[in-house]
Amino acid sequence: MNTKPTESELEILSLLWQLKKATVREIHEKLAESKDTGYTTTLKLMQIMHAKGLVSRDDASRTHIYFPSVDEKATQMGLVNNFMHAAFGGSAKNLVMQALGQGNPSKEEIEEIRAFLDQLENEK
Amino acid sequence: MNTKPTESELEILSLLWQLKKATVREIHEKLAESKDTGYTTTLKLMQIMHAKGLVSRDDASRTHIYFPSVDEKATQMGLVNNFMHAAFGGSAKNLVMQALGQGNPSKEEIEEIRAFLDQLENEK
DNA sequence: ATATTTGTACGATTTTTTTCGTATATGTTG
DNA sequence: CAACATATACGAAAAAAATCGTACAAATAT
Repeated sequence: MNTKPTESELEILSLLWQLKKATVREIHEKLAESKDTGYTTTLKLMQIMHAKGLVSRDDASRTHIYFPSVDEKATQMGLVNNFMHAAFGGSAKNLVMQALGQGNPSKEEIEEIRAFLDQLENEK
Repeated sequence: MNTKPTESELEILSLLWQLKKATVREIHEKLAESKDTGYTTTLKLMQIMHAKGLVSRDDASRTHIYFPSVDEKATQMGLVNNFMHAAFGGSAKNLVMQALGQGNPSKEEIEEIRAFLDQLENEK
């Protein structure tokens, strides 16, 4: 059951993927840097995510510790697929070029992408 | 005044970009192929989009004709940017590779992307 | 000319997502 | 230990998005 995270849930999930684990407060602190939102809002969101199975948690001590429980790559795959269809009529090329033109990738990153293209082509 | 279209609005906008212009019925017919939704729902959505300025329309005759009134590339740019940050921590590379791995681009498309990478690199 | 179909308008409802207040328990500090 | 801070739970409200029913006008078909 692949529940697609909402926009807000995704923000939290991203932080968790990055941090591996975190408390509600830690997440809230991070979010508060860019967003003006109450602590209990973050808490509630994380509780909802827990109910949905997007995160797991260790509630042994009073301050619960949260972990992502969906795989980053797999989740991104679903999201990209959805987005690619919704915004680019399913064309990877169009999405990719739009992202590249805008994402300001470094020389190293461009190299990586090239290598990936080679690999893709060989598989054909 | 860059109103970000919702998911449903984007579906309609995509069709309009593709068709250049269309009636509510035409859009609805297309949507109905993949989605089970009522005619008045589509109508209402398009009316909302009109109110938001996402589309314009010619209401000279009874059957109104709708046109996209936001630029495709510009809109996609905003969406990609948003999505790239939300789902990939702002990394174009990660987004791009995920999309490529999944979008099954043709040899020709891969070539185009390569050319684009070259161009990007030269600009640095 | 009448019945039927096809169109828009638009209010209202439903569903989804986000936000927050309040209760309550447990730590922490002076 | 008393005041204060920090934590979760959870219901409920608010906001955003999507859906639909009904009214009514205009076109089309019988």
